[in-house]
Amino acid sequence: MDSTDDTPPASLRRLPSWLINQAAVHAQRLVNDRLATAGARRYHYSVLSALAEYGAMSQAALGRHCHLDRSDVAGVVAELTGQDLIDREPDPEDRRRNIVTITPVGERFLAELRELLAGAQDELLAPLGGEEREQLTALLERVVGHQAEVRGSGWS
Amino acid sequence: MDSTDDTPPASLRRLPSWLINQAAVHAQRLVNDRLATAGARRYHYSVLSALAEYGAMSQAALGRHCHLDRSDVAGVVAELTGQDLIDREPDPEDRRRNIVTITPVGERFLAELRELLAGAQDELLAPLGGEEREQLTALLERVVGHQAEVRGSGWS
DNA sequence: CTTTTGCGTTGGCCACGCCAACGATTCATA
DNA sequence: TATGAATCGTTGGCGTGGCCAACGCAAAAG
Repeated sequence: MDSTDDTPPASLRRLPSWLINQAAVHAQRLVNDRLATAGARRYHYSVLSALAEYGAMSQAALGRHCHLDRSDVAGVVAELTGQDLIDREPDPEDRRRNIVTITPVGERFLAELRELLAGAQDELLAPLGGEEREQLTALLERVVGHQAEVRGSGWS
Repeated sequence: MDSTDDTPPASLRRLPSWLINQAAVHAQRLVNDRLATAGARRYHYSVLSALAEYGAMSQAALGRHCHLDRSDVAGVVAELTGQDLIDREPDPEDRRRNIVTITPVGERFLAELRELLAGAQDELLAPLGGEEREQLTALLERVVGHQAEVRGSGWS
């Protein structure tokens, strides 16, 4: 075999949805590999960072912010609670809810994850210059924002 | 609840890997919904389009072109063969291989899928103008190309 | 001729994004 | 105030996607 017949057909190479998907595959691999060294996964970072940025909140709100399903949030919250990275206690003012709070340990852990993630971004976007990275994220932000707008019950 | 607390924290909203992933989620949904109306999935389009563009080839080569695992190619090829969209016969010159060929029916089917996909791209990239779409795909092409270069055994 | 490499196939794995259902609670409306 | 609707957390499950392992076979390399 020619050993270099691995160039995708133009029908894929120029198809935005395919490119986005391939990029996502690589992104996932890079991110997960690094997060795994700290025993974390992507969902863990999502909820920790949301808590750090917005403060304590219910699991449902957490899911809305991070675009996660309630059931998945429940799982992640359980895991993080087990490691004392967050606290979960029933809301006295609405006993349906759990109020989730990030602990000091959680904050430190989050900082660690942040560094790992920064490395992953760098490796992922290696071929792009600073300005191009900005362009890419700006474009993606608009795409994601629009989709969220279309099929979410809101979006800022 | 405020009913609009669904804006992601900046730590996610400005994280390229997260944006790429969200975009991929939406892209998948849009693409799959449409392909499903023709009874197809993404992999089916990939191998059909590769065959249409490069002509007959082995399953292994197919996998290399489309970035698919050999085992997944085997499955897709089996499905497509069952619908007479492709032909699969042993290579007389190397009896380890199967030579896969797209049939006329397959070509027509492919054209159908192409239209469905075009619609999906349009919906996905709705908020972007023509030039911005070009920018986005160009940037992604470089990212994907670089990753493939780094961890494939080749890339054109 | 033996070892290495490549091929196709089967079977399995795990993460991810979902959905369905349930009991419990709160809210809205009558 | 009573009653239906909506929200919350939890459990359990599902399908896909990307991948790996192993096997038997065939070809290439040594």
